[in-house]
Amino acid sequence: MEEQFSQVASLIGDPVRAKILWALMDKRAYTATELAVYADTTPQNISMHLNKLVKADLLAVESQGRHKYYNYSRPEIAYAIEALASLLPKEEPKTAYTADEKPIRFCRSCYDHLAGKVGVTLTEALLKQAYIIKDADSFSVTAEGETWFDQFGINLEELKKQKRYFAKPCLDWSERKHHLAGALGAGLLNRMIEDGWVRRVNNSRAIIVTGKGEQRMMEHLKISLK
Amino acid sequence: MEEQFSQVASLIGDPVRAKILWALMDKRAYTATELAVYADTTPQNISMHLNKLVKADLLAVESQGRHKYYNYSRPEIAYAIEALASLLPKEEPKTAYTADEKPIRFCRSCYDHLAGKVGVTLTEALLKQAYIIKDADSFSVTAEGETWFDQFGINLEELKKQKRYFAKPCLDWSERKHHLAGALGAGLLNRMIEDGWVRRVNNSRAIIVTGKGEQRMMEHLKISLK
DNA sequence: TTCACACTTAATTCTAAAATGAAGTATCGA
DNA sequence: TCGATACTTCATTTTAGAATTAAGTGTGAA
Repeated sequence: MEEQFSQVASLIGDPVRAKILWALMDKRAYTATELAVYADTTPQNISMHLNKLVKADLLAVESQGRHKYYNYSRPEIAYAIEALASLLPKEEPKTAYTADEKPIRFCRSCYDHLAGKVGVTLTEALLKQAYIIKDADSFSVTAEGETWFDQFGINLEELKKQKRYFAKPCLDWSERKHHLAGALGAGLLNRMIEDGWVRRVNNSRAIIVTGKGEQRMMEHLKISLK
Repeated sequence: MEEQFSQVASLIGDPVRAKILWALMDKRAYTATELAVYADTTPQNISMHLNKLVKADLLAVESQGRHKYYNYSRPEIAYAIEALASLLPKEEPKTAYTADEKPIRFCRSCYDHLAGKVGVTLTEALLKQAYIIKDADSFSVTAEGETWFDQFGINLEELKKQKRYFAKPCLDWSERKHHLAGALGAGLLNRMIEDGWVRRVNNSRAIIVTGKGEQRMMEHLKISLK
């Protein structure tokens, strides 16, 4: 028992791994390379450390193409890190915990669904309104959700027929949080473009939210984009 | 910041130090030698580790003659240890956390005041009834306490004149918790012997509680010795 | 299909810090 | 006052595991 306890603690205690765990405190996922830069070490080294953390079930990985996004594997990890941090000889709080909020990131479309700040916020709103719920590895639509999507002009039956994931959580590269991908995500984006909520910027992947869109999001989902 | 975080974590992460911190989870103080035995290492080594923990303000020391008793320096330490323990891959709880309660330890007098199980229980009861309160480094008697001690036949003014600490917290070697020492502790023991609450066993240091004593303790201080 | 990129793996080197050995010092009990 | 005990200090050795070197593999874009 103390054996395992000691193992977990020493796992956290290495300087590089401590930095990794510290960086992840902001609840966003980071790639191996980013963490290497942050911890000021080489890719090989960070790879080794990340592996140890994953094996010990302190971190979870999510592969996205040639990237790997790392995150806490479960909420207890964050609690433990905070408990440890509370032991630090406390100095002036200074600017700590002030402006975590970065300038609003651009709204981009990830392949064909809606990602970026807007995509994440939208997904969180859908979850909050209980129109969708997140299971282990996918989203599913609730009864209320079915009504809502229907009203919005989205045919769920149609989408389900498509040869692709229906509603898959996708990790956004700028927000580092999950957003709605798969057929449902794409359908939502299409419908929003059709209805003039958002607009593509001159053929690029970038997306901007229209005034109407902002208004409607507030009406339908109580979303304020600030 | 991460620097300090890493330092604290690696401090906890060493196998020997992890064992020390683990042992202290039961909220009792241990001596260096005991911890050395527990952690299966040498006195020199445990001394080195204990020093590191004290310097980092994770542990506090209390010297008692040639012994040194170690304990967490503040409650946050216990929280952090528990938070870390909660990360362990959980196996069967088995017999863990079952019978922490050891067979009742013998009631001994520590120099001339009352120590052991009874001394600690008594002190805790006095605190609970708010007859005494514990400050930084000593006990002091409250207004209600003055009345109570007076009724019990203890002259506080008399005791205060003595050339010794009036009411000092003393760490008991078997219970590993603080109990009342100094003039007040001695006075209390004397009065209890006089009044037949407790009796010395054939000139040894051992003390036994009489039937009358048990009854009176319940009456006066709501103490049940089990 | 080819290159660059993101990340891995394995073998080797390096190093911080844990353990040991050989002195101490302070306290208690006889 | 004289051990025995509890703990410390310092100089030296040992070692676990972090970092490095030198290959890889798999993915995406041109």
